[in-house]
Amino acid sequence: MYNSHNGKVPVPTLERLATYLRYLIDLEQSHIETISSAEVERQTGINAAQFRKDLSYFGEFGKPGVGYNVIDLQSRIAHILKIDREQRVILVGAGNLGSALIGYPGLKEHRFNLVAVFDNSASKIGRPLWELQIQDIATLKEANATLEARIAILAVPATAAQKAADALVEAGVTAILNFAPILLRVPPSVYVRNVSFLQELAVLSYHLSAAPEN
Amino acid sequence: MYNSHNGKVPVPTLERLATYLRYLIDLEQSHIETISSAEVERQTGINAAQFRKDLSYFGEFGKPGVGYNVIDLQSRIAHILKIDREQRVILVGAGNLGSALIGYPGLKEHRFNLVAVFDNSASKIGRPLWELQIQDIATLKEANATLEARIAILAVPATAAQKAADALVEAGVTAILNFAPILLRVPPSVYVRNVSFLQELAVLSYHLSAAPEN
DNA sequence: TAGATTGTTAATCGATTAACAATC
DNA sequence: TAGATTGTTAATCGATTAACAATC
Repeated sequence: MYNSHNGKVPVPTLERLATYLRYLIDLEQSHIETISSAEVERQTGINAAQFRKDLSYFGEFGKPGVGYNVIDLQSRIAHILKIDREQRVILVGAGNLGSALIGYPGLKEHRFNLVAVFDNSASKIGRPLWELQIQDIATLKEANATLEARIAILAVPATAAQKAADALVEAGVTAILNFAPILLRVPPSVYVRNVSFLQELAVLSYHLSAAPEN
Repeated sequence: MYNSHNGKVPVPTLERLATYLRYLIDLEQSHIETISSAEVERQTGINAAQFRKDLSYFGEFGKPGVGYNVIDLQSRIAHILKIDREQRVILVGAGNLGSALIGYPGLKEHRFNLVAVFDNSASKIGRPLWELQIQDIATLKEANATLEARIAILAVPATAAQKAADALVEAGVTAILNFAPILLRVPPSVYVRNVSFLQELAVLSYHLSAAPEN
């Protein structure tokens, strides 16, 4: 049904889809019923043709001469991204970053449900983290047999990341958001996205104009 | 001197440069003196020709038949990214995410020096956050007149982001790492990178294979 | 109908990768 | 010298954008 074209949707398209969705939610709350691709460009900075092309991978969404129905488009994008239903997520690594991510307010709104936190540190296991209790990473597979989360957030130090990833794969996780600055070796059936805070800062740093040499 | 070719370096090249740097630091600590582009590919997953091409934007770095000197390449990449010197960074938004970022251990190692934290919440201003004290965002311009930070991390709610960005620009910041899911309108001289946790999760979610419909 | 805006094709642009002469 | 590996050119691949016929 979706993506009738070929099968391969560019990743940048998927990223933009998430952006469109965010703006559509705002528009709905402003009781705006219809939007044109030109207006999307004004709001998101993404080229109008790009927007229409992105949608074209998945079907037809608008009416020529009219535009797109905000609520309809919103729900169809949510469906494409599979966030029109609850997605269970587990977190590995209960350090600063992990704790911050678990408290991220947008999570629930987007129906990502953080169902368990794991760590390998004896001093953390058993402690509460928000409304969850930190579990021993050794029990990950067992715990996920019932939880059946398919998405994991990996927020452990680089040295522990590969072992943790192996455990996640073993536990049936098929999508990993990796915050460790290391190449994870996983089976091809497992999808990994890497997020690197330092990489982002380095790119910013490069763009500083006049280099203050000291 | 650097980037003698044309002037425009692709952003993906800059991102990979940061990745290479990370691995080079590891290699140095393992007392490995020389590395070939083929070995870089094995370690980072980045194509060897890509690696050589990336470097070619900035000059010549290796010896044919030999490879690259780890320490030399490391310091030259650090110089290109301007992280061979201290970079002062200010944080706006002392919520969960901001607090986590400030505690990120790799920051100091990469010579990013977080010199001040600002927030607009009366309940937070004056409180300590790690070794810093949270300051009133109203004093940002004044404070940065002496700090002279050019890089800022923006970790406030979407509704507050544009105003905060305006204040940052006004205070002389020229590079912003934006965690708010909103298009910031800034002068062309200001470089913005957007990081969206939810966007990352949405792309992961899309790639889940058999959609568990309920 | 006239005006607006879509969906899609074709053109452009840019990034990745393969190939190889140059060189250590 | 022979073998290895670079730097760079050329070929490929993929993504963005402009243009426009189709359509509301």
